[in-house]
Amino acid sequence: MTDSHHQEEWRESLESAKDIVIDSIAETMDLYGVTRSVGTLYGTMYVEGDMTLDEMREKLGMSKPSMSTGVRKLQEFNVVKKTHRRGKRKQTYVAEKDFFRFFTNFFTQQWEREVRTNLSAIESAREQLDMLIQSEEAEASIKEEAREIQRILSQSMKYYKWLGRLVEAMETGELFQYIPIEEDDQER
Amino acid sequence: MTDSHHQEEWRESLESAKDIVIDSIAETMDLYGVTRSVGTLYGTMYVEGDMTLDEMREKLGMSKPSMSTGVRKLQEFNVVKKTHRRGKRKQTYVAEKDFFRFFTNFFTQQWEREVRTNLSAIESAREQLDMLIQSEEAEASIKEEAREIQRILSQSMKYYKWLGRLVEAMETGELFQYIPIEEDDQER
DNA sequence: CAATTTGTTAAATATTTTCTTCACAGTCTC
DNA sequence: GAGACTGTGAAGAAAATATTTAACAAATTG
Repeated sequence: MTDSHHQEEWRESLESAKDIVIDSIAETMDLYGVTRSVGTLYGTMYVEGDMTLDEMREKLGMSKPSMSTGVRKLQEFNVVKKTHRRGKRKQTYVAEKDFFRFFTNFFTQQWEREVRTNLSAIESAREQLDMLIQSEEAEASIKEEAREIQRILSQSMKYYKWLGRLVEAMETGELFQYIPIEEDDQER
Repeated sequence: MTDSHHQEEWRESLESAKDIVIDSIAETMDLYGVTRSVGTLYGTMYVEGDMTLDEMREKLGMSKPSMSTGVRKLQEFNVVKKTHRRGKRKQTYVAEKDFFRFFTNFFTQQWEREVRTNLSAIESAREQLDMLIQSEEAEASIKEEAREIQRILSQSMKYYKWLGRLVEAMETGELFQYIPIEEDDQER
């Protein structure tokens, strides 16, 4: 076993290559408002395949509750799912490896929520403004400002409707007809 | 002035309508990884129009350095710009009111960065893995794992290229041909 | 059914981030 | 150019978030 030391080096080289990928994924997710350590967790699952909580804990050197909550967040974002290894008792989790699906799952979820939240806010605001505008007593200057807000809101409604359409186009895959996925130039 | 009290109430009603809108915008931006108070700042500028730092400070009841850094962040996201009121000394800032432009500016910037970061990470990782695979000494099992990572990476490259295309389609406005902006049903 | 093991909750702790106060540099005004 | 004002940087305080330890409930095994 004279070259066992060398093998260790190669192993390390492999791991460091993985880490480069993991870190850049984590940085991206950080950009998306996902905490860095949760991003690292996703990245790790992405390169390592399905894992149990204990494997994650060991790999990342963190506590198990951290892994548990981290995994839950990732599940909320629809980018990690439960699986099971046959015969095994421990629960395993698997990361979405297809970034196209990651993209659609993640943003669909986010944008749907945006649309819901804001449309309902606009509705409430409009009711209140309508009341104000129709009242006899309110001052003209206040009414005018209310009408101005109304105009802004009706502009923004266009946007939320459009965003809803975009989500739809992502869910149906329609978007990928418009902006197609290019195949690899060469096989590797 | 018997009904001055009533006017106050209408004024409050108007402000609370604004607040509903501001809060839902802030929540959305929170979703996007923008801090809640910065989101509130944007929302305020959105409904109030252009503002000076002091006006913001007063409106939000926060310190001026906070406003300063908040505005800077929003400028980094390309959703707020400097303006000036003619004759006035104080600098004013104006929020992007067109959500379509907000959307394109914000995500274009974010996704471009994602593509850059990850493509360069993939490049480094690939080099390292190539070395490993081509080496004489490295164990077969390690080489096999390296090749597996290579496969994953070349899959993900497709995605980043696609994302780059999407950004392009947003910048050129092409996307809005595929997913058109619907006009209002009725004028308000 | 007792004994282990797994995943999660709750409370305490640590860390990071945000915000404010204070200080200062650059600009405009007179 | 003195004085006043605007915007930003730095340091410290405050608040929010993330992480861990400890305890527990549910499930599985023998």
